[in-house]
Amino acid sequence: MSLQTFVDRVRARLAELTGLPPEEVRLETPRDASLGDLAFPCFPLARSMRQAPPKIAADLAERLGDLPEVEGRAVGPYLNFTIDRGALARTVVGAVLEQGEAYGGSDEGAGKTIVIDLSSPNIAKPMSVGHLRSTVIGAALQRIFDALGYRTVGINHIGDWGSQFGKLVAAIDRWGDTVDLESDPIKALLALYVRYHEEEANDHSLEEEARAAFRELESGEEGEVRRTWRRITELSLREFDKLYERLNVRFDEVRGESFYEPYLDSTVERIQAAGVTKVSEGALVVDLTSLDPNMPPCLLRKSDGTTLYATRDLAAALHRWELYEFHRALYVVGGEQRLHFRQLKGVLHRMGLDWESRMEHVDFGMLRLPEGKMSTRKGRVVFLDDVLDRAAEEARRIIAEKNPDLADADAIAEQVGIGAVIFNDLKRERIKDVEFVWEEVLTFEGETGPYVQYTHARLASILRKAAAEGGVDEGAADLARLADAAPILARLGRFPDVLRSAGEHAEPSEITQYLLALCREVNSWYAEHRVLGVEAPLSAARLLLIRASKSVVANGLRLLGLAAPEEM
RNA sequence: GCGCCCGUAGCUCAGGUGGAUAGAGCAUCGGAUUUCUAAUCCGACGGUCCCAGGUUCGAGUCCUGGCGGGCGCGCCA
Repeated sequence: MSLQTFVDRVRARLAELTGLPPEEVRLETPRDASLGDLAFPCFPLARSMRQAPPKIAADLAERLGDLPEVEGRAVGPYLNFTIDRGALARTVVGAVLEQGEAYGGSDEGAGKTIVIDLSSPNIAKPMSVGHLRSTVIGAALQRIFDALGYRTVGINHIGDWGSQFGKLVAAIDRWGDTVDLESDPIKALLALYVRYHEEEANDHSLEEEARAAFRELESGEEGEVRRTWRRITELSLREFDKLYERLNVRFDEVRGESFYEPYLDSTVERIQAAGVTKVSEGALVVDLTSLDPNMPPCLLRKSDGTTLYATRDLAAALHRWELYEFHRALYVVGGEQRLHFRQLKGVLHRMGLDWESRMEHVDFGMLRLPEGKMSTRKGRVVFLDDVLDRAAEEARRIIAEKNPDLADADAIAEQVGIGAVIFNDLKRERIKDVEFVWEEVLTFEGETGPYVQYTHARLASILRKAAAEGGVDEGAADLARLADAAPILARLGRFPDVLRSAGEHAEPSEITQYLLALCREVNSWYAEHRVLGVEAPLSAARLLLIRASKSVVANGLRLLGLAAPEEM
């Protein structure tokens, strides 16, 4: 039994009275909770019934008859319904506590696979805060779809291939002895890369060396170039893993672009066989103007014969379809690559592969610094591990100030600091551009991750205290007395809808926004009501409310990738 | 130039399939702690929903055209 039971009950009766098919009875939530739990606007009926909406609402209210546990009342042009407070509390608290960690989820995804392409950093470069977005959004989506019963495959499509590795190999060749590749490999590689770009301008022999190196890499030859490339990859992945561990992110597959290297020739052949390629200015391309006259062609092979990003992404898409026959394939990649994904889908479409419609570009806005777009090469960049370090440090400082006796203060500071960073990134609609402002990331008050974690810790604290005082007989709880918490109960009951919608839209911010609203209501209630030290039936009922609220807050935090500390 | 995305309070953002008085946080000002964590709560202040048309009983929401900002546009990824 869930909230939906009451909705269905109201809908069925209204369908009966109005003659509308049940699925066309539109029920909404009143703006003001005191008006009721459900609302039926009567405007659309005015034309066919040739009556004023308030009259229709009044008549319907009159003829409503007896609806178990639901009361209807006409208010102007609306027919509002209020669910009996005891029934609401029994239903919601029952479902939440019974299902525990599973509450909110469903089995809608049973038998379906969703492939998620996330994070995808480039090796040999430090991860900046810019990489946080894809990582954190993708990881949240994966957990959301897990909860909805899908089989999910999270793939980290590492950028470990392409002509820039020719440049890097050439740079190591020339100046590798001048840097320390062991102690801080990524910084050393970055220095080499920057130096390459500086000297390339004056010394054109560098360009040729880089091209030759990449050609050798693509040829598959097991030589010096490949050994160097492999070493770069290993050093980089080791550094990345430290960050992923802190962010609590794991992948089912880590497959760099290089993984698809053996598939490139057959991919190009397959596209050629489909008869959609042509040679243009020496390059092999797929023309896409038949799909959209404004769309530029997709390049498969450069005039020197090497492949491009798009070629490798096409190989990956074909490979993934063969492996998983996915229900959806999500690419959590910045919005600046919209054209690239339209082209990919366009090529597959022209090849007659209708499953391309299951591929979705989950695009997100760009992260920029107040000084402008980030640029690793220009040194205008904020590194991700610095952000995590400073956030944890700030959390530690606040704990020392507010809760100096806290056990495990360091571990909790890490949870809270990183929670602040992750939540901040998931807070707004993913399509919005974000300006990185230190002060905002390091704020733990208001609409922040720590605010939600703090709410959880306070609820946990009540439960601890109740247990310490000898426990409460929950069987004696009088749930009808939770009327003053009806908005919270209605909110808890809506969690499954929020989860479904967040999955459908691939939008984790629907969950952050939900949690903020829930915590606001819980904190407000908390300030005005006492759980312990009131009559037993009331106290027991409130304790159940606290347990249910804590459970849902914890579920939400877990889905987003945040810890839910019991104390902080 | 062409295409895509965004535009809501001083700032950062919410506003399911068009519906009731457009809501939060931050900032500013004023309050609340002998009792379950004040990383909290309560109140005040703050709005030409970018502009102009259109559709509709009804538009922040849908359509058209502007304006402003961002991103992208063949051998980078």
